Amino acid sequence: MVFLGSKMIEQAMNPDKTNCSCENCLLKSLFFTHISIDALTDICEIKQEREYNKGDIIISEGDKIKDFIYLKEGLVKLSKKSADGKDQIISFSKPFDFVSLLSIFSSEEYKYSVTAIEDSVTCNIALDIVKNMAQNNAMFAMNLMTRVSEATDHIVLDNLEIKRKHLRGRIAHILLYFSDHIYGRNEFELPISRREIAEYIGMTTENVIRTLSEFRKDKIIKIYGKDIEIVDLKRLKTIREHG
Amino acid sequence: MVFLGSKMIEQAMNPDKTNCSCENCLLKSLFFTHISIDALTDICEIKQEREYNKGDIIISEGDKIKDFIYLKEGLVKLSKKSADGKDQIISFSKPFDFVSLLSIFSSEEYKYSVTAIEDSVTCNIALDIVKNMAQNNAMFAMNLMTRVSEATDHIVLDNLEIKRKHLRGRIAHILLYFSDHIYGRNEFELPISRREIAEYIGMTTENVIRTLSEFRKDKIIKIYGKDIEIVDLKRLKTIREHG
DNA sequence: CGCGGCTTTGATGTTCATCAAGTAAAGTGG
DNA sequence: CCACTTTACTTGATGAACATCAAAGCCGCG
Repeated sequence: MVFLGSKMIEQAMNPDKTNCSCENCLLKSLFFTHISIDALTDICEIKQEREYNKGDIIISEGDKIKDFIYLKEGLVKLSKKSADGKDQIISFSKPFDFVSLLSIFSSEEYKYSVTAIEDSVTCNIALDIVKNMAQNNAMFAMNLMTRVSEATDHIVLDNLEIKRKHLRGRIAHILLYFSDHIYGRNEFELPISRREIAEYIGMTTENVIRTLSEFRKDKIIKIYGKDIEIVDLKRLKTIREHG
Repeated sequence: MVFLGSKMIEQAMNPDKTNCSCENCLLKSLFFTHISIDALTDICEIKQEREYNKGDIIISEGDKIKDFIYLKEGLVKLSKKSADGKDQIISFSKPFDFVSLLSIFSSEEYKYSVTAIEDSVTCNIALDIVKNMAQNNAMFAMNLMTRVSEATDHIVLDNLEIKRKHLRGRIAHILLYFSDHIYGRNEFELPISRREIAEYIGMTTENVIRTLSEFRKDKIIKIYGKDIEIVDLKRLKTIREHG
């Protein structure tokens, strides 16, 4: 079933529902392939979109899991408060990565918090409905499983990468992560504070700052507050690999 | 549908198949709840059991994923070779935790290696068959998803715990992990080498040894080669929490 | 019996956290 | 809008935590 073809069929069959905003949502590529047209239009009416400003908390650790939440626009961080009260950042997610995926099939409550680090929009669907869909539509369930698996794979692999590096390598890693994976360009505004970088790579804020300053002195990057420009990409990549 | 009830029905309907070893396999509690009796007996004939000695490699990083592999007996480690050729241990799995779960729905090849650290037995079923079952039986797929989600949750949470601790806390963590979670008693034979502990907690072999020696001198543990006895449980737990 | 891998301890230097102190930026209440 | 408070950022100095290097004993195995 080809994507474009499906859309054309749907439009032909439901001409009066083509203005449902789900039509243009990229989420559709996940759902639609194995969901009937009627089911999709149902979802379209049930789903709720929510807007968050940078800094807003989307999910708090311990919240009951009621909705299946998908990130439509923006950028978020997953974090957890450790026993001694300090925050640890687990990962960052952009659209197409799921948000409420860890835990949702294994727990009643969220084990992590999710916070918008850029203005974001989520699409929320009652979890019961999604679970029902999964129970009645195995292809949909398989798709979901693949997504969950991909997302957690990334988290595990990324953590391993960070674990084996020293301070400088970790800083290079996160700079290149934002540059390559999130923004796709050499200069960008860091969406997080120095402290949050520290919480992610497991070092202190002071040493994050010191290392950024070193990179600046060594003319590897330029820093204007939160704005970062990678000047010497090659060297930064060398540092990422070999400290 | 109650477990015992199902079994009785099955025995009544298929009296000639009751000696299939799957009858007594704990794997059944996962499959059987939502799998028809005929399907179960089919699986019973298709599945392959494989035995491994301590040290044997069960899965090599990069292997094509052909089978769905479940750990029936024993203990294994998941590990990955980093870019600089060093091994990093991701987690340990005992029966009821899946083995081939990470990656199997998101990749063609294993991204991790799996090695027996105690004599182990796996139950292997062709992945195609399991995927077919998942596609045709959404409840089964949901069950699978829950298991995958639980297992990866543990890995992520455990890694966070380790990350926030210092050397002594990490050693205490892994000793208590084996004591509480794996063996359920205060004295046990360490199934892994000092180097492997280092590969798991992300420190050097020498410092692992030094810390174990310190714990011995402080009369927190007793060491006879690979045999460990936890003498001062309370203090070890304090070290785990507060370094 | 000799080789390689695992274990152990000590000495040394590097990396990193902590403490301290100050500046800049951003939010808050009158 | 300004004084005030808080939070983020920055740098330096110091000591603690950890890696590295070196050397030697131990054990299993071909």
